Amino acid sequence: MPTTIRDVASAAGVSVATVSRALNGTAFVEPGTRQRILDAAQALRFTPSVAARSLITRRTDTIGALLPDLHGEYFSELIRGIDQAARARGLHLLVSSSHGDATEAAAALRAMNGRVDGLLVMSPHADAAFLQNNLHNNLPAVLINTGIELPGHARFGVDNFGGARTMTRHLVASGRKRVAFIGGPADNDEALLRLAGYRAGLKPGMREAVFEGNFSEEAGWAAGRRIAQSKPRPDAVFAANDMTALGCLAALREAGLRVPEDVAVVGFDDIPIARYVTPALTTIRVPIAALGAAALESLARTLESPHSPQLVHTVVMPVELVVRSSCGAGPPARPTVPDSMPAH
Amino acid sequence: MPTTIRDVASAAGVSVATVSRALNGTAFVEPGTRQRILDAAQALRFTPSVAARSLITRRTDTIGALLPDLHGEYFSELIRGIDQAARARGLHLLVSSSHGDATEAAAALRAMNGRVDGLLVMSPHADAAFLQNNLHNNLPAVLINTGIELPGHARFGVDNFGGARTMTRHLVASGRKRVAFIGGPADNDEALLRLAGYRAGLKPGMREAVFEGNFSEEAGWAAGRRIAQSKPRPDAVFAANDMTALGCLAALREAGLRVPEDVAVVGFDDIPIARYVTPALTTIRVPIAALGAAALESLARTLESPHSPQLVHTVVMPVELVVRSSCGAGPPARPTVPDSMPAH
DNA sequence: AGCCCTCGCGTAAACGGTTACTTCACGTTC
DNA sequence: GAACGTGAAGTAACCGTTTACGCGAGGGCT
Repeated sequence: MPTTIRDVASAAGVSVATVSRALNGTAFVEPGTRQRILDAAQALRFTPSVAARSLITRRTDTIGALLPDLHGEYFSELIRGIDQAARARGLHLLVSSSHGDATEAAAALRAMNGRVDGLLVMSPHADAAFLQNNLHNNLPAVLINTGIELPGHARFGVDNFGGARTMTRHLVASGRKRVAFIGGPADNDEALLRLAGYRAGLKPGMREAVFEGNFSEEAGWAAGRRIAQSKPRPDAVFAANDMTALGCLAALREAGLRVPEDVAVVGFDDIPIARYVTPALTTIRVPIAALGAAALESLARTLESPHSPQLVHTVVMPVELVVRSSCGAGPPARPTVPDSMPAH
Repeated sequence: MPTTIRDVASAAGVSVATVSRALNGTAFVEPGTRQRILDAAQALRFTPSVAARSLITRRTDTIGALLPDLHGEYFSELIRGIDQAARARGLHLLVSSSHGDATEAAAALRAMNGRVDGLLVMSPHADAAFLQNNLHNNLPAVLINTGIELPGHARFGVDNFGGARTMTRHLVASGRKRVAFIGGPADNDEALLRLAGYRAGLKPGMREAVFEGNFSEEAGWAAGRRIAQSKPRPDAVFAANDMTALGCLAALREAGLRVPEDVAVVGFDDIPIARYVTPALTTIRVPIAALGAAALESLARTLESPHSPQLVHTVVMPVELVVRSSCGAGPPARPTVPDSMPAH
C-alpha cells in the first residue's frame, strides 16, 4: 500500500539502486537524474521503510533509555537532556521507565534488544551480573549514576563526593560547629559518596553525627525530630538530598527551632521546590540535563566508531553550590523571579 | 553474526517455518518438536530480528509520543502513565519531546513514520493542518490536551472548564466577593477553558476581573503587582495554573498583603510544589498519569481492531479540588507528611 | 473402502531496502 | 592508440522473518 522505492524508480525511469544512491547520497548520481528522483519521491510521498533499511543496515538509529522508577524533575530533566542530544544527532529515543524490580528491568532490557543501537542504563538493579546476563550481542551501553565499574562501558555521574565536601566546608566556614548528616539508602552509591564527602569536609577535630535516612521526606522528618532532641544539638544539618532536607526542615520548625538562626538545613540536588520553600533551601545543584546529554554523546560517539577503543571510562560532572537562606549565609530576600520553570 | 532463525531450525532439526510457528504459537506444533525448538532457541540465545519481523508484519509494537517542551512534573507524570499502560500491553514507547516550533515538531513527527504503529500527540503546534500534512499513511493517532477536533482521532483531556468552575464556586461559597482571574496564553485551549469555567463559576451579578498571563511565574508576579494596586482590590485570585499562582503569591506578599486573610490565592494543576509553599496552595488536581494511560489504552484498542469504528471521540478526565490553606478554608497546619514524592 | 478434515511440517515467496558486481562511455596518460 | 581510471547506472543477491501453499499421515464418517 505505501509507496516503495520501486515506485519511485519506475516513476523516475531509473533503477532502484540509483534511487537509493540518490536519496542517500552514497554514490555519484548525475544531477539531472538526482533531481528527477527527488521530485518523484516528493510527489509520491515516499518514505523509506525503516524496517527494510535496518534489516540490511543492522542499524536502527535508535537508542534506548532504561530508567528506574524515578520521579518528577529528575526524570524529566534527564530525558530532556538525552532527547535534545539525540535529536541533534538524528537519533531516536526509546524509553522504558518505571520497573520496580530487577526482573521487570531485565524484561525491559531484553525487549529492547534489536530495537536499539545502544543503551543508556540508569537503574539500581543494573549491577555487573545483571548486565552480563541481559545485554546480549554486546550492545554498547553507558551507565548513569552507578557505582559499579564495568569493563566495556563508560560511566557518567555527578560529583557527589566533591559536592558534599564543598557543602560541608561551606557550613563550617560560615561558623557552624556541629554539622550533622542525614544519609540516604545504605546500598545507594550516590548516598555513600555524599556521606564520604561530608566526612571529608569536616574540620579535623569535628565530630561527625550521621542520622539514618533513605532519600525520602519521611526519613528527613524522623531524623529532624531526633536531631531536635539530641543532646548537644547540631547547629547545621546536611541532608543527603533535598526531599530529606524538606522533611527535616518541617520537623525542626515544629520542634520550635528557627532555621537558619538556630540550625542551618541544607540539601543536595536542587530540585525546583528548593527555591520555593521558606526559607529557601541552600543546596548543591546537579546538572541533570547535561548529564543525560553527555551520556548520550558518549554513546553516540561509540556507535559512530564501533571499533575504536573506549576513550573515556568514567566522567564526573561538576556540581555547584547554591547558597540560599536556609543556611543563614544566603541572600535574605526572594530573588527577583529567578530562572524559573517554564510553563507546562 | 547474531543467531538467526535458521540456526535454531538446523539445531532443532526442523524448518524455519516450524520454528517461527513454535515461537509465535501461530499454528499447531507437536509438543515434542516445540520443546526441542524452545531448547535450541534458549541455548543459542536466539532473539528474533525486530526489523525482519516488522518488515513482513508491518507492525512495530511501538507507539510514539510527540510531546511539547513541557516541564517537570507534568511531563514525567504523563510519561509514567503512558509507559505503564504501554508495558502492560507489550508496547514500546518512542518519545520525542522538546521542539520549540512547528517545523521541529513536524520533523519529529515525520521521523517517527514507519517506526511506530500509532501516535500520541500532545503539541501546541498540532492543529488540523499540521496533522493532515505530516501524518502520512493515516497512522492512528490520539490527541492529548488539544482544542481542535479531528475526524479520525480520539481526543483526551482534563476537565478544565469544570475544574475552574468548581474552584471559582468554592471561592465564592467561602465568602470571597471579588474574585480575579489570571489567564494563560491567549491561544491555549486549556487556558481558555479555564477562563470560561471561571466565568461560569461566578455568581450572577459578580463582576469578573481578568488579568493577563501566560502560565509562567513571571506573568503571575506581574499580575500580582497590578492586583495589589488595583482600585477595588480583589479578595481572591484564581490563577490559570500553579506556577502563575506562585508568582502572584510572592508579589502580593511583597506588597504587604496577607494570604489568605487579605486575599486568597489559588491555582490549577496541583504540581508538587503547591504542597510545599507557605501557605500551601489550594488548587485543582489533574490526573496526569491517568490521562496518559487512558490515551494509550485508547490508541492500543484502535490498533488491535483497526477497522472497528472509532468508539470514543472525546474523553474528559475528571479533576479534583484540593483545598489547602492559601484560600483560607483549608487545614491550617502542615498535613502529617502526606503522599509525598518518592526519592529520586 | 473411499472421502474429507485436521494436524504437523516443509518449500519458497514475499517484505523493501542496500550494496557488491558489472557494464558502458568517456577522458587521460604514456 | 592501447591501457587505464572514473563517473553513471543497472542487475541481482542479501538481510531474517512470516506465511501462503502443498503434501503426507491419520482418524472419523458414510
